[in-house]
Amino acid sequence: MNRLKSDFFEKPAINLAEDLLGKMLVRKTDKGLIKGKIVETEAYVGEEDLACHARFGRTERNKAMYGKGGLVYIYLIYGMYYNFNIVAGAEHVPEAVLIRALEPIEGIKLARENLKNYGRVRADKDILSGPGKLCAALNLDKSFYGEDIASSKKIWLEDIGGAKPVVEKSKRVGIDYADIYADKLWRLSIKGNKFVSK
DNA sequence: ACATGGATTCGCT
DNA sequence: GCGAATCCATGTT
Repeated sequence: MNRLKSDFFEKPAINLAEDLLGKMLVRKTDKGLIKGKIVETEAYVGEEDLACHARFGRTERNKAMYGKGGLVYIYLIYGMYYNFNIVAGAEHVPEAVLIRALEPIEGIKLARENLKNYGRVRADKDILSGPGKLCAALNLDKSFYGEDIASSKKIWLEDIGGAKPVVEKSKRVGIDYADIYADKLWRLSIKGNKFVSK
């Protein structure tokens, strides 16, 4: 396997968000492996980005974002969903990439089990599409906060090669309050991929 | 301590 | 396309 190491994450969030498209996210649970290809991401770009959780500076909640590239920044939203982010850039630079959707590759049955008490899921394409669902399906929670994805035994990324995907850019979701930053095209997806959310 | 509101999702129209 | 569900962590909204 060709695992991504720390240096891969030491770049601005916008570049990382693009480079992560087409990479394989691997989650090792005690019941087996779940693999999915990243097809949709969003970049959150530091304290001046009014949609970024770092917009009020460093707090207890967002401190992982100030860590080195490759750390996991996970948080609870709407009191019921987790959102999974990978920290980008150098230490002290609060940038991160939200993983919004995966194309299921392996461990689909296991992912469905994890979603059992979640809501109704119909097709395979609905299992990992959407940041909240994706976390539930991969069994990701607060215990992954600050985990280093470059060295963790429970979650990591692999470069599976292949052609560089065609990237589609659009506005980020659910951040209308972010003024001019609400219009930035910092949501990236693989053009035409069925597994992109929404 | 406590009010506030959110990087969502599903189901109904 | 819209509204409700739902509840924890945050704290210049």
